[in-house]
Amino acid sequence: MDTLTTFETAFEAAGHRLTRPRRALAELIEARNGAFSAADLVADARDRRLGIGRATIFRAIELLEEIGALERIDLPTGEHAYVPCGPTHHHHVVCRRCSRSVEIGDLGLGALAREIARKTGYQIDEHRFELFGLCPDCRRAPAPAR
Amino acid sequence: MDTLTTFETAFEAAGHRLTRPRRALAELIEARNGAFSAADLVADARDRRLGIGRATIFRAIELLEEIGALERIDLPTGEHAYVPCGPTHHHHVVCRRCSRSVEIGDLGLGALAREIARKTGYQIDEHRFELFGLCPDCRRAPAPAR
DNA sequence: TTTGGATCGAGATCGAGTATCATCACGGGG
DNA sequence: CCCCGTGATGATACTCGATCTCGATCCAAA
Repeated sequence: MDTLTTFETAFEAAGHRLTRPRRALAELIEARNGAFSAADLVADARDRRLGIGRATIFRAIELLEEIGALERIDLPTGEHAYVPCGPTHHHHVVCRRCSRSVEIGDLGLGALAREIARKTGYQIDEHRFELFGLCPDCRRAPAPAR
Repeated sequence: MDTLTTFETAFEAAGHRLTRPRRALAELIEARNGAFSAADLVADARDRRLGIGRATIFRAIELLEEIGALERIDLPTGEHAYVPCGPTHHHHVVCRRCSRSVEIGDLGLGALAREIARKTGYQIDEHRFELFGLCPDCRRAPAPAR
């Protein structure tokens, strides 16, 4: 076990091969340290001439999402992004400038959902709660960073 | 004032022309009575041979969204949909089968967002809270309707 | 009724995401 | 340590939602 990253471990633990492209992608995601889009990874891979095919990137993302190492969120702009995350139920706060994200716990939303189910008569199967704003660092730095 | 629908009124109130295509689209949306996608409207318009261009439909949706008569939500599948809604802050419960949707009030989420802001140090500008499940009617009818 | 500017429709274009398929390489078994 | 089967890869084509362009058209104010 020579220092596998979280994502490399995730691939192995789920019984998938740890290939060169997957290692590289794990590194790219790790380096981003926050929310990113598929297009971001495609661009990163191209910039670093990693020779990774477009399809491979989408497949890796899909896989990590199934495993539970990534979760798709929908930016206010309508774009799809992905955030690294743990397996327990939680929600995300995403910085709209640098995309850094923080996980927060359930915070009683499950109970709230049940309450809403009771009031509306709907059977609630799923809910999403996402927050967007500026992270502490970006609040301090008024100039656009990235 | 000869019985303008909610959406027709919305166009006028915002200082936009009430054209034939817009009237027709207002009617289509009204008829849907729930969440719908742009593709749904395109299909509806085509089926009824209304001769409305694709671009016009997207422009009308965009406009109604700006006005606040529609709100975009993101289905669990990743698709974009739109729900008719009022101007006050609220959230939606959407039926995953028939797309009928119900608005629910703020329910203390604003306070929760402030609490999260305090804990994380993020400045929260925006949040989304969406619920998905089965509406009372679809719960009763096990057979797929649409 | 005239007229300017908002709006429209058709088609080109863009871009995210998926499908296909021949080739490749990971890694367990020998 | 090498072999080999199967999962994985990547080039390409393709699908489909959404946007852009632009000349024609329509609405509504005067």
